[in-house]
Amino acid sequence: MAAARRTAQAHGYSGLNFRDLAADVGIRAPSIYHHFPSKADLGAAVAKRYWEDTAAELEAMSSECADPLRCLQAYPSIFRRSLESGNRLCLCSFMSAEYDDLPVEVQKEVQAFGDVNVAWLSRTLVAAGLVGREESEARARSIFAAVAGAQLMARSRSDISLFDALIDGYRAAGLLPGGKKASRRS
Amino acid sequence: MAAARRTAQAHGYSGLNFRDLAADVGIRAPSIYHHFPSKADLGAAVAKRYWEDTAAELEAMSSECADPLRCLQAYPSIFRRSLESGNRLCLCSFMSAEYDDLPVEVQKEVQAFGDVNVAWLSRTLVAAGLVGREESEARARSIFAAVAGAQLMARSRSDISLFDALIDGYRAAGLLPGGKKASRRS
DNA sequence: CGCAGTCTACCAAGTGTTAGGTAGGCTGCA
DNA sequence: TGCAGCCTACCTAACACTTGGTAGACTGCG
Repeated sequence: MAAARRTAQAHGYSGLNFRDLAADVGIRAPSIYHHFPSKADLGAAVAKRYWEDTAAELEAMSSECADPLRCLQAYPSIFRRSLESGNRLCLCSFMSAEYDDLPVEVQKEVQAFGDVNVAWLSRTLVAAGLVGREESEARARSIFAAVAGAQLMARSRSDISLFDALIDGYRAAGLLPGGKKASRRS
Repeated sequence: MAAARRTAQAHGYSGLNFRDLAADVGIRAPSIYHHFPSKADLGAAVAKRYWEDTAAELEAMSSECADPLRCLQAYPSIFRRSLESGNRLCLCSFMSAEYDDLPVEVQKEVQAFGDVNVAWLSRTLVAAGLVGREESEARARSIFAAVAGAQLMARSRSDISLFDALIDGYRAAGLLPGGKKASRRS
């Protein structure tokens, strides 16, 4: 299933296929049907596990460093890690692109990923005292979308430093907290 | 070829297929080979035409309204239009997701689209006096990525008003020029 | 036994692509 | 004028291959 996730992050839901996936795991394609009744179920399971893991990671981040501002500054690193690991995309960004061709059960999980991220960001923005409760969700959505966009662009150039630059740009513009010095020079 | 563009904006390069495409145009699949030697060439041609059209549209925008600030405020509308027209994505955002599976000739055109957008944004930002020449390209890239991300998110909810909200969020945060009143309250 | 997990052997659809042929239009020469 | 030669645009038929999915049999463990 980790194999499925990796493939999906690189080639999307449509890039998932039973033969290759089975080979990765060391079994034959039809055996997969013992674990998932259909490709749609497999996809949904992968996507669900993905946002669950992300949610756990975000939660860990929140409890590890007490300062919510630090958490926010670290947030893009989650997306950065995908790029580091074979120039992969956030699974759900990819699936957002494929959205129209996705089975409904997969679509649901994709949306859940967004919800998880926005909820965490929103909470953390408020905790950091950066925005009021009223505007926090809107701001959270903007941040989420912007970071996803940065990941997409960086991937199409296979250039992680471009991702960093884009994030710096967001900080310089004030969308993300933190960067003042890093933005101007170098 | 316009049909190919529409399909690619909804289903990506991998979603393009000769049979359906031919049917749309009213001919048979193999006849396409009279016009394009391969799927890769077709894809490249579609992508190239896409960024050329976009470049022309941007140029028209620049000359139509003399005020570069207005141009910048209108910029997201280009991406909005794709969503309006059948919840479609910017062709090149989609292809950025598929990047690893794209033939090189198509990859080049995808990058060219980004270059065109960033160049225009950069130029216009400077003309509007919003940033210095040194930082303009970085800011342009950030804007481009953020708007693309907003489009992606809005699509996955089939909700154009979410796109508008995200753009508003960018304005409120200071990434895009324009919104002051809309940002603070409500 | 019964069942979980895997296998081999298929299948129907759908993919990009090739081969070979036809219809009609233009050009230039006798 | 007539006709050869070449052109573009399209056709049908088939290719080799990949896709998700099914049927039915085997194995080993409780």
